[in-house]
Amino acid sequence: MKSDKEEKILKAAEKVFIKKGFFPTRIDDIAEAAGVAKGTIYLYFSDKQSIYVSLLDNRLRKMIDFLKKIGNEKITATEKLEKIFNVLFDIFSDVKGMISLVTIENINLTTEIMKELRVKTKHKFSQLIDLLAKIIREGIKHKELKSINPKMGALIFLNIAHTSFQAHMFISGVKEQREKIKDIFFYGIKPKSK
Amino acid sequence: MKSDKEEKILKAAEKVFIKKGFFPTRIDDIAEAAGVAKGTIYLYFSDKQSIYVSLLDNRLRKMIDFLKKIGNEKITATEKLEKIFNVLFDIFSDVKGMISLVTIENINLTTEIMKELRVKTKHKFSQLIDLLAKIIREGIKHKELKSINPKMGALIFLNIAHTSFQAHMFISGVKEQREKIKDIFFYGIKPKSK
Amino acid sequence: MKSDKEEKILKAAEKVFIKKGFFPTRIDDIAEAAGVAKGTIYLYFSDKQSIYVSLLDNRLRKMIDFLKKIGNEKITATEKLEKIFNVLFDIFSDVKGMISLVTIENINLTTEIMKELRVKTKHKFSQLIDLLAKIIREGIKHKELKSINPKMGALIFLNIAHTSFQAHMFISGVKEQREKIKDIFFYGIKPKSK
Amino acid sequence: MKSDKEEKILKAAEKVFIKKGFFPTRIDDIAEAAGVAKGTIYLYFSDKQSIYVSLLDNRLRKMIDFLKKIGNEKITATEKLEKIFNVLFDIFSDVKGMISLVTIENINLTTEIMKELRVKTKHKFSQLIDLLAKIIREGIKHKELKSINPKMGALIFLNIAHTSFQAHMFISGVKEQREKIKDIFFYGIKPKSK
DNA sequence: CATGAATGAGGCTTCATTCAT
DNA sequence: TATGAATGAAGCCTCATTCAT
Repeated sequence: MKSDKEEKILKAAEKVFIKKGFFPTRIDDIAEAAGVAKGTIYLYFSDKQSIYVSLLDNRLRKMIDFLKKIGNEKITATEKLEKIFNVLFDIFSDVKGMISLVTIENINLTTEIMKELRVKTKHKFSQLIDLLAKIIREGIKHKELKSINPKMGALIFLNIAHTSFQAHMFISGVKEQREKIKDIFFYGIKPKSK
Repeated sequence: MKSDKEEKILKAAEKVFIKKGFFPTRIDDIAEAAGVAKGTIYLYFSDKQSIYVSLLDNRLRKMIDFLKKIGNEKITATEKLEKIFNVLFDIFSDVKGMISLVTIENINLTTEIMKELRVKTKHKFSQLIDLLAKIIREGIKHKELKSINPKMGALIFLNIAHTSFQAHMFISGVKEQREKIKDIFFYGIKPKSK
Repeated sequence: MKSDKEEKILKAAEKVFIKKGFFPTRIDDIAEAAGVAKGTIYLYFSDKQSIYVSLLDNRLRKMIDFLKKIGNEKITATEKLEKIFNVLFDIFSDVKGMISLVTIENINLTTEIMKELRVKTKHKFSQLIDLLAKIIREGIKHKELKSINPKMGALIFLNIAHTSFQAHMFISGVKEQREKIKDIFFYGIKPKSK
Repeated sequence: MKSDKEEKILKAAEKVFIKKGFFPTRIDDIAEAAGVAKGTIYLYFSDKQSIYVSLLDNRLRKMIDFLKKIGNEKITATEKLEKIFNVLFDIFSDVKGMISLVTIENINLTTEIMKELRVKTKHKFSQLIDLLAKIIREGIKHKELKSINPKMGALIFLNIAHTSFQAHMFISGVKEQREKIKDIFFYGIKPKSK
């Protein structure tokens, strides 16, 4: 049960972190964006990193909850993946930049540095992958999907959805391409052999 | 024709940047890794950022050269993509960490921050995407590939190849999965419908 | 309305700048002299140079105000010059070193270097010369003074007053010589011809 | 008997020191201006300061020699001062900037800092003042000049001549004013009382 | 003698964090 | 709780000086 202030700070921090990245973001930036004094931030967070971890944690938790919910629905694995893909794609293509905060890229960012962040985050990332993998495994079991390493499938799934984020830099009208992209995940880039 | 020292510094810098990331890397770290004095670095590079740009530039140039070479071969678009995928996949799964320096992630890292880096790099990134897109366009033309936005196709291609990098964190035996992953790009995760 | 701290820093900076000069003065020196932490200085000044500019500005403003006041008094140009000379002479011979911060020498110091300082200061220096020149022009008009270039007259006036500063290095009892020196400015070093 | 190289370095150093001042001048600047390698400079001078001292020394020696020569001529003190004034004035108004290297200002520059420079220079400065003072004393003795402290007279004399240097910043056509300025030294700024 | 690549001490400045109010 | 002035550790970069060639 977070206080209003804490929520306000997190919101502000997310905005700034997305815009500038972790290191270039100054506590002052966050304080200003949140409309609180710098000192106030330290009443709610022990340090800069913990704000970041907190944000990542929130997002991952939400995604995990979402995946759990979808995972439990009485629909086919394919339908589950479609639903998830749509949501991810829309988030990624809408929010721009947000991804740098939420997705797989963070694994990289945290390599070797910010042990705390990595430790605290790794577990949730794994959980997320596992939930996706579970759906894929289910799909494989029901012959809906090819037999592949489910985790690898999960990663590919995430990366393809994630593509929508980068696409903005090179292409216009990304959102409209959702179905086509999803189609590649499911059916490949090759046309159906007659 | 770079001097020995410059080469030595670049090598060292790459190692450190990959290990720690741009911001946490200290000039001292690079100097120490290169076995030179701090000041020496500034004989060859104007500042920390320019070392990074230089590295990125080198790698991108190599990738571009490679794509150009493949692009000119007298083989089908599909064969070109296969060759490229194999090489990228192997690089990504071998070198670990290296990717954080070379791939699409950098687009993200450089968003908003480090204008110079972005400017200097954006062009080469675009070129790289364009070369891939050209191959895809060619494939579409010859009905080898579905009709999709070629740049989007290029991005998806890169992201799938890139998956191999992240995969190490969650899966063992990534390298062995190359063909299966490539297969997903070409034919999708769905099994061939009867 | 400057804060206490800012005032304290300026006071300290003046002391150190006078003692050591601009370049050899370290921010640490100023911080120590002011009894604040190094970082604190940057809460009030953007950089070392701006402290210097600020000091110069203050002093020049005071001198300008003084010249304006005298300039408006209902007394002869000669009387104005006498008053001004007395004040300058006393300042210069009292405070020692202070001059290096305040007087014409700075024109020199700032030539070619530290554009910002020069730009910000040049205007006030000119203003000061102009105010003196105005008095001299007035004196010429009323036949109290010889017809000379008023600005040149102003400069000579300042330089002679300034002599008292250097004099300490070579002579004792400088202060007692004020009237004699002033006399040279007004009547020259030659004895009255019969 | 200085070598060519040494002479070349000194010439270059003088140019640069005058343009940029002591501290902002880099050894590289001097080397480049002299057309020699940086290391070469250290074959002839122990350090940056000693170049400066050497320059100052040269100039002062020349001035001293000149004053000695004039001092020994069989002419009145007044004539001697006129000759000296003319020479100084021309130097000062010609070379611009040079003064910062040669004249009284250096006393200031060396306050507290650069002990070596001060020590090595003080003596020559004194000698220079003494030679001028001697002429003034002589003038006083012969009733050509008012009875004032000869050293103070010497300083005033130098400062007035020096005015021509600063004047460039505020006035055009400085050189043409030599006689008028000299006149002020001899007869003051007040018109001859009827 | 001459070179200029290499060194590394030291300066300025930033910014996460603290703490008195 | 909230503030924001103050702190000072730490990083980037410069440049006088050295030294192997």
